[in-house]
Amino acid sequence: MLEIHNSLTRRKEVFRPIEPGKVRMYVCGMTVYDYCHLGHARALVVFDVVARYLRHLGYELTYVRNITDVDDKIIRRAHERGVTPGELTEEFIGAMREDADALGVLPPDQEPRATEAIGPMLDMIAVLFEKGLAYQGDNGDVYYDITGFPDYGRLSGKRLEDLRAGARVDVEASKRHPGDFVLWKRSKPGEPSWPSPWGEGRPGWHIECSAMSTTCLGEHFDIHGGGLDLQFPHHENEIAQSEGATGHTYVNYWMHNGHVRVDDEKMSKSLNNFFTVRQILERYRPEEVRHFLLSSHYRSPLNYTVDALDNARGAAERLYLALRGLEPVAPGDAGHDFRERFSVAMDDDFNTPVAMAVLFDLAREINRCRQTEPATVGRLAGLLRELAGVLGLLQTDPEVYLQGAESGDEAVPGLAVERIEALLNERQAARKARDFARADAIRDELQEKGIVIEDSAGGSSWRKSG
RNA sequence: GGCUCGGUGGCAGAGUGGUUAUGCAGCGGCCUGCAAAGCCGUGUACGUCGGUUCGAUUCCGGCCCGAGCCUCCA
Repeated sequence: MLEIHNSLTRRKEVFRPIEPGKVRMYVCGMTVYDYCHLGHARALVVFDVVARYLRHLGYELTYVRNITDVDDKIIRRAHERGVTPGELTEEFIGAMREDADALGVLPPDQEPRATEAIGPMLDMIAVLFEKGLAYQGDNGDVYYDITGFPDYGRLSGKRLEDLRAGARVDVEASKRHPGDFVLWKRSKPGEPSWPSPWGEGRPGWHIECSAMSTTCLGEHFDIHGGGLDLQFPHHENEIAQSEGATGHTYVNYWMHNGHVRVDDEKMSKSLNNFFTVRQILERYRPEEVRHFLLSSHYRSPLNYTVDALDNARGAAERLYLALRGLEPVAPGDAGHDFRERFSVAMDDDFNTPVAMAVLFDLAREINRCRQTEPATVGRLAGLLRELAGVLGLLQTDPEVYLQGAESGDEAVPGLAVERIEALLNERQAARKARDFARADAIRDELQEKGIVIEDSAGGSSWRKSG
């Protein structure tokens, strides 16, 4: 029985979809004006695992993740670079897809762009005017009147009085309440704009998600996700807009993933302490990054350190070593207790650290059974691959993963796979002739180049050292 | 200042009112020509001070420390 921590109630709740067997989930994607950093990667991977597990449970899932492709920062960045906003967003949408692919993140079912949903946004703003929840300020911008929505602050646990106390000094004079937010922004000359009853302009950020989610999933859907930093004000404002417009519940379960930290501070653009996915993938393999991202619970903060990534490297290697040389087959009921433990962990608000612990226990069981129970070991291997697949792990051929190269490639710079195989053969011959000095010399030589040799009853194998 | 969430063994990171997390690192053993991998065994861990309890790391309260949100942010 799946339980999800709901940010709205701040409690773990049994998951009950609106329509039996079907789940509709919306996750806030990126504003595309730069490369993804590790924080974005976490959100991507976390909700990828949520999606995979919901499907694993047999739900028919519709997963929507939007793209914000009109925004102040996009306009500014495009201007700096001397390109159009469209050219800029096209570039970074491509980069985001490359990063997501690299990390094994499956594409969402729908990926709406803000600029393609202007109509529904205008419709919703018009409804908000009808309901008396929107007004146009002296500067021409259209605002949402949060005092007209009694539930405002429920998601984030904030009260209007608190907001006023903490509001910034330079409150826009056109706003009636400092917490009011823009629904429609008057455009300046040269900026992207669309016609509207309130003048040429562009949408506020929050109305984008209300409109896109409703267009794709309807006025009421199951799960809405995003980074913890979006809880307030973004998601709070989405609720105000959508429920203000429809008069009924917008979302049943709100999920927020914790931040990635660097030196115990949030990784962010403004602190300039971020590492892009690209930078990290220069040093670590995608699956290692995934191990790292799933090694702590999705709601906890996750500290980025070299040690943590190195740790993930060892963890990934251990699982692949357990699978090495085996023929995974359909598990049947083999290892059903591992399957059960895995489900219990994932049912508990997607507890991936525990789920991964089950994977390691299963790996140990496989290693134990290799000699004693050859009949079941293939089925256990199949089970390990299947369960790991729910986390998006262990889907590469073990030999390919461990060697990091296929025939024809260079395993490490200047050392072709074929050359390694030849040296391995030579060493085998030397060992057979009990010329251990020669055998060890070859092993040392390869070791120096980052290739580890392992002897077993069946012969020798090689892999790249971590 | 307001609201929220944390402080677990060398590191990372789960969890629990009394009993093994797990990974990496360490130590001892087995295996091995020697290694590696693997297996077995192994570590006075739960911020601090009180309270509740037969018993608390786990529940409650104070304190100390850290983080997040209150402004664009995954």
